[in-house]
Amino acid sequence: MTDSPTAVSCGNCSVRRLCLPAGLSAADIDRLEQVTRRKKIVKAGEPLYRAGDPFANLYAIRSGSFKTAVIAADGDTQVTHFALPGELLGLDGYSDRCHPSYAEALEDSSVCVLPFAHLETLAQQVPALQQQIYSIFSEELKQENDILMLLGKRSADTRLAALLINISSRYARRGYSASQFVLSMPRTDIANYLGLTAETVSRLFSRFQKEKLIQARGRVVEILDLVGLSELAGTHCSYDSDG
Amino acid sequence: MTDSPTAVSCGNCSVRRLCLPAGLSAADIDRLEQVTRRKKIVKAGEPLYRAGDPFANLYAIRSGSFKTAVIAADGDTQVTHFALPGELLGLDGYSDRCHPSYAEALEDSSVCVLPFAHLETLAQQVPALQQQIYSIFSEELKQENDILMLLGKRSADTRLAALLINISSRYARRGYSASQFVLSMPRTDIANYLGLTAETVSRLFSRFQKEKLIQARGRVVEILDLVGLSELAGTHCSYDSDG
DNA sequence: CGTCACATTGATCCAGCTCAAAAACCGTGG
DNA sequence: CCACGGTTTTTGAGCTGGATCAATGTGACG
Repeated sequence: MTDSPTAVSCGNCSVRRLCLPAGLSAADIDRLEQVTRRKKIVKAGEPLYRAGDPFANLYAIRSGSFKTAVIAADGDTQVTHFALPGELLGLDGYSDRCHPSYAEALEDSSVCVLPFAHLETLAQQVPALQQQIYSIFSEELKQENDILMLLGKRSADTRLAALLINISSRYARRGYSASQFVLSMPRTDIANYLGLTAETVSRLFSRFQKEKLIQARGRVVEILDLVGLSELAGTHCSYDSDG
Repeated sequence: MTDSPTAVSCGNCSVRRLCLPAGLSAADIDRLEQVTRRKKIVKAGEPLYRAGDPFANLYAIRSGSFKTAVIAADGDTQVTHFALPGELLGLDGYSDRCHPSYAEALEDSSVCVLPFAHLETLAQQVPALQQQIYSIFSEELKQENDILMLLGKRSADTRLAALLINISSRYARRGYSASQFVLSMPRTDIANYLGLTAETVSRLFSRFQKEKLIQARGRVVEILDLVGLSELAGTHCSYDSDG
């Protein structure tokens, strides 16, 4: 975990349309850059923050990917989110001034460190930024609803199909291929996230291949039949059009 | 759904310590009351808003209770939350200017209607209000994590025990008995929320009674053995200390 | 080229689902 | 006050999707 000296600005960041700067004027982005100056590199497997850490910053993912998870008192963990560039981590720590979950890099990644107190002050002066923060909070709540539907009601194959489509569409929004991508997380994390076991997930990958829905070699996935996969994922529209 | 003429102010509202006014000065509460003037009565079974409705207001529950749920395209629904007095409904509609979920009264209830545009403007001027809004968003995200843990990993009995303890502690925070309360929702809603079937929930109620953990007669529940129930609910601390 | 973590595959088991039917509860009207 | 019809809840019997346990395969890296 080192601070990078590279001065990369929001104005030319590749994910600015998905991140805090979205909807801000050039002048406001200039002001936002006062808050987003500090960068941080997190290596694969390293934590960005741990459960219980004091809340001071939000983190905007610049590159790479993370998982977030909560830990029960018995040590059992639940993966709650896979986060891609442009997404904000740490919002759930605000109310208690303490991170209730932990975030871990799934691959070598870099983030902008956003001191929340500073961001808060700026948002007070820049309504568009305020709105963008609300928007991100709200979006996250909306996504959680869809995951609840997945975990509460859907069969194993539907869950995995929904996840694949979700990740595919999120890569697409970031300018990458929607049909070919590398899952940066191990099967165990996918299984945990979906409320399944790694064995079940593995069997589903095999089955999806037999059914020519996908082509997978380890973590490299190619979607062969998006329509078929979407049908399997069900009517899960809001989930696959998410951001 | 009628507008009540009764002028009830935040300053003497019974749930002011749990709701938006929390942490605000008397002067700021006066200003907040400009936003919270309109009240609305919702009868049991009636919707407060439906999925797809344009987002214009948040709703603060004054009395009664609600369930919120999302509907998949195939009509399948997932109950996502049971909301009690002092809680805010509708936050997930901000980003799309459209409610992605619906909220329905579980009993005759009343809410404050908060025009969000107005609230937003005021929050821009009152930092303490701004912070309270962040806090509520953040708290909600944190709670969702706990529900994900429940749905992803926990057995049926653990889920129900966790829900009972959660509801008990929420009533307690509102000044009601923690050991005796009326569940305002039918078994089917409990089951749906917990990712179970109504039959399973009913069997668990019977079993919990046989094991002297609770005493239940229909929807009236008395917790006989809080320690035992908590152990069953597991190490699910953050969930049972929630608000 | 050996090691170690990750992934796949197979065999068996069981928690919770499904289907079915009976019982309790609630409002309504006679 | 009781009878009636609809809804909610309980209980029973059997089935099944996904878990568990166990073994084998694979690929990255020192």
